[in-house]
Amino acid sequence: MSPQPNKRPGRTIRSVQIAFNIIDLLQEEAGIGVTRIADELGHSKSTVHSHLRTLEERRIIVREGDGYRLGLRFLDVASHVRDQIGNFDIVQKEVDSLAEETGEIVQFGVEEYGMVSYLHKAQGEHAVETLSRVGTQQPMYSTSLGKTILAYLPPERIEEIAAAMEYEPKTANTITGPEELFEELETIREQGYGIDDEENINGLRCVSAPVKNDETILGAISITGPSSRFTEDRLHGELADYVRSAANVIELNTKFS
Amino acid sequence: MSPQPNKRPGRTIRSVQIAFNIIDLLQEEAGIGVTRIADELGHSKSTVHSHLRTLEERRIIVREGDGYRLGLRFLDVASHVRDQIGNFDIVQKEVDSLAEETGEIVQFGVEEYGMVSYLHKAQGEHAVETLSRVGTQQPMYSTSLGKTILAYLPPERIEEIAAAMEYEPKTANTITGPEELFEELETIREQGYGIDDEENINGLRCVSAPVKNDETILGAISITGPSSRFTEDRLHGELADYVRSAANVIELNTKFS
DNA sequence: AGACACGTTCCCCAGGCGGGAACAGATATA
DNA sequence: TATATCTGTTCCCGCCTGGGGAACGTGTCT
Repeated sequence: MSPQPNKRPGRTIRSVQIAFNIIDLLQEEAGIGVTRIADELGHSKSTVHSHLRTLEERRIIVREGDGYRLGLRFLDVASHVRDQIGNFDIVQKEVDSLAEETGEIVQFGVEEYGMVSYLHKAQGEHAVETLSRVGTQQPMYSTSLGKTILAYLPPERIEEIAAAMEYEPKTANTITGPEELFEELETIREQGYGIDDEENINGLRCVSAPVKNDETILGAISITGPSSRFTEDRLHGELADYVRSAANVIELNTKFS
Repeated sequence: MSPQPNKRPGRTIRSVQIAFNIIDLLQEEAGIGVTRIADELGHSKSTVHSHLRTLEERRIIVREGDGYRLGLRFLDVASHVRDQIGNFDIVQKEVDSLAEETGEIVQFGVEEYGMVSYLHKAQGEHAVETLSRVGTQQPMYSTSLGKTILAYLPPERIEEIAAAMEYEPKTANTITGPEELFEELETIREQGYGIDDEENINGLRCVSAPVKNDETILGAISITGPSSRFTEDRLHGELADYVRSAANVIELNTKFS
């Protein structure tokens, strides 16, 4: 885990931290029990036990066999979260249809905590398999979604996020510093879409278009595919057009809601 | 909320309870702030403040405007939960294709805490709109998914769940007591599928088939539609066949994993 | 300028919570 | 069958944490 410069001060509650440590652990590895959790987190069994009881009563976790796993309540929470983000149905519909039309991977992402989170993803029929899943967090400097969203955030927020970034080179093409990033953002604003030319994963290219409501950016929609199919020409041509028009449809539908 | 007879004893941790009360509240209503939350939960502002700080540091919640909402991390958690349940991709694929084939609503549900949770849902093109969403919990006695799953649970678990049930009549056809329920379960076991004849919502009928792994039930798959299209004959005929063969495909694919 | 929201900070002190150890079952090993 | 060694559970103690009240800072209305 990277250091977190955005740590605001103020008191934080230990028991709650422990509870979420347990949840995090169960997210990584389901089916473990009291002893194992206690060892892993460095707490006494009795402590962990009380916590598990609490979480179980809350239906956050479920006993299964001889161990615990996270409960299905999280699915419900997740669907509420999506709804709260606004117009998820339209986003979903547009992403799905673009994926079907093009046969590639289409994703919609929003910014949170200085990273991109994927809200929805659809795979067309000859889409490449990638590891990214809905909900995953990715850095903003190495993805077209991230750069595109960043380009349209308010200047002070761009500064803030850029300052907290650690430029880790994922491939030979990854952006490695702020100057380069700011130039790229400028380009994106000029052409109205963003490109990822194997900057995050070797062999993969993406184009993204911003989705705005008035002047505030809501997120971005992207299409991803292998460099073999995604030539320079297609990227800047028809593929860019695809995402821009999809973004437009979403914008039009969200504007009046 | 119904009373919870399954309350195991044991110590439970107050601060964690408070934290989840806050999360629950934010799930219901996003965008509220410290004061409002404090009022709603009957805590002091300072208490709520510390909790919000903790949750924010954990990225469970996010500041937005002047209020908080649940964070996108929940999407990630939800996708982990689905994976942990086992073979979600196969379930998803089968549900989607059945929905496309029939044009109706297809759902997959599993039992948790004596209720049915929807793991996945797909709407065909002329599907009726229903309120149920992924993650929602429904009672077991009034839904075909619920009854079907219940029918194949171990006897002692059936007893346990049935004992904790409160039979609330949703429509004129809702099952109203244990005897009636047990008879119905017997019928389901005999015919190998379960029917909901407007027992949960007026005008809607469903058929469900169980998905088992060896002798343990994993969940059930159902198809839902308006009574006008879902006649007695179709329900027990082609529609039952549809869900049973879909259930079979899932069973075959999960068996060897 | 005043009044009233809001979020934040400070401090206090009771009681909640973490930990150690003892206890209870279940499974394994001989 | 007895012994050992895993589990999960319960009990109790004492520290310190977390909840509450009140003061404070700030912005937004009259």
